[in-house]
Amino acid sequence: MINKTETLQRTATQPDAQAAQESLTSRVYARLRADILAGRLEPARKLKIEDLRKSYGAGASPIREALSHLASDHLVERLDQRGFRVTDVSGEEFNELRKTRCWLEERALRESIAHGGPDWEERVVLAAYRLSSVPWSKSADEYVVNGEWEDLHKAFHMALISACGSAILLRFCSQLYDQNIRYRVLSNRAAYRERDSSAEHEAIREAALARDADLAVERLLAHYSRTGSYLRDTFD
Amino acid sequence: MINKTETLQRTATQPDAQAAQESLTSRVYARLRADILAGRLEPARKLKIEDLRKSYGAGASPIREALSHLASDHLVERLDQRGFRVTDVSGEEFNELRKTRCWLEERALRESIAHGGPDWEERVVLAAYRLSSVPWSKSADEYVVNGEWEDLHKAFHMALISACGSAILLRFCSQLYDQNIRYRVLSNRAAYRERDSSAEHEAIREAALARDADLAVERLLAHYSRTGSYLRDTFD
DNA sequence: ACTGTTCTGATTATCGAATTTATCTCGGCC
DNA sequence: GGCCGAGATAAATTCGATAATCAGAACAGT
Repeated sequence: MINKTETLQRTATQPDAQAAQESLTSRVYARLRADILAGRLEPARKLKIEDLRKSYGAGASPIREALSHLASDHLVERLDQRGFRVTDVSGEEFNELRKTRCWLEERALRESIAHGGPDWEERVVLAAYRLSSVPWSKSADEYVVNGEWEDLHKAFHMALISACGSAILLRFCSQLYDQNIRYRVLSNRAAYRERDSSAEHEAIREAALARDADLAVERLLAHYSRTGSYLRDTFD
Repeated sequence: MINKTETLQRTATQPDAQAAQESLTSRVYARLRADILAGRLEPARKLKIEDLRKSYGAGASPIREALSHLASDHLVERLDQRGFRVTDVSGEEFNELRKTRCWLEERALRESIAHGGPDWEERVVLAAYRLSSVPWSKSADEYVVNGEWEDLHKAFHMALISACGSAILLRFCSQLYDQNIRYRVLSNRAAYRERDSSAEHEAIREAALARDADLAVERLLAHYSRTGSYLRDTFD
């Protein structure tokens, strides 16, 4: 159901061969989602159906349905009978998000470490390797979002908890991960140069594969909390 | 947001006064949801837009949007370009659901007990009292779903965890609670007479208000697990 | 000058029809 | 006899237009 966030290079009027398979709604959904996560549609922005129709080259129904889908991901909000807007960001929202993610991912990681088999270990190793071989930022001088790294980063964190034994919990974690992306991008702007994220990932991977649940959880939660400390300035 | 299932007899051109406030989409959503939870739309049933249009008296767009919303609640599934169906029930699905609910609600309950103030205590007391004053089943001889009890039961369980400090976690718990309703109704058919649910609720309430987190969690999880034991027969 | 009201332009929510896509049926072929 | 593909049917998806609704401006009354 959830398809990977692809780069979405496209003229809306001339759909390419493979995209023709999936519905227009899901293409619009994917593009809107990518635009929101990358900040091209900034927080709190009003999303007028008519405007979106023009920019995405679709009728009202697919647009509306895609927005509806995004609303259940909490990336957009619906306002009674006044349409949609991009969900706003705030310090409170971020704190709640971080806290909840820590609760859920701690449980998921402990379960994975307890029950994960060789296949889980291999998924973690592979995801970690892939992540390590791609640069964090597209530019060396300042932080510029790298879509490929983003995908691999999510894949790594999902691999860590993939053996938790509950697809439902994985879905929640995935959803919260996505909600967090916008905050992390903000944080990275401040944290660039100061933070060594690949070392953090390596430490988490090591503890998880050593089956040291307490240490792995400690490192994972610290990894998440660190983002918060860099964000504190942004919202003050 | 969720309103009772009203009969909705009206020509679309002349809506009655109070229903005019909310959108047609949300009314269709509420009715579909109620029909699924009550089993009037049975698991795995194909939901044809055309049929729904006739029975719910709405155009394709509101129907589709309501179904889309239900899909993110996991009460219906979308099949690529082959429409929607009611999500099927199965033993595996139930077990995963129960496991995940226990994980999430344990955390939520512990947080509530740790941080809940007098307002939380009052909400719990009130919800427990209301629940205790309504019969479980509409009939004394056999189990017949009582909508009022259902609402109060959910309200009680949500009140217990309402001070957990995360609206996000509450949303997840609420969603899982709803997903579980269909299973619980099945279980109650088997469990009727054997089970004393009000005593179980009383025990949970007591432990929670006494701030004994371990005991409260133990009782809550046992409460959830008991449903499962009654269900085992159903899926074998 | 202030509050409440009506009008107006803009925007959303909804509909019914047209289009695209899947499913089913039947006949020909191996 | 079973398999494959073409045509017919049913269904989902999408579109363009219409009706309902909202926010803001101009206006009138106290």
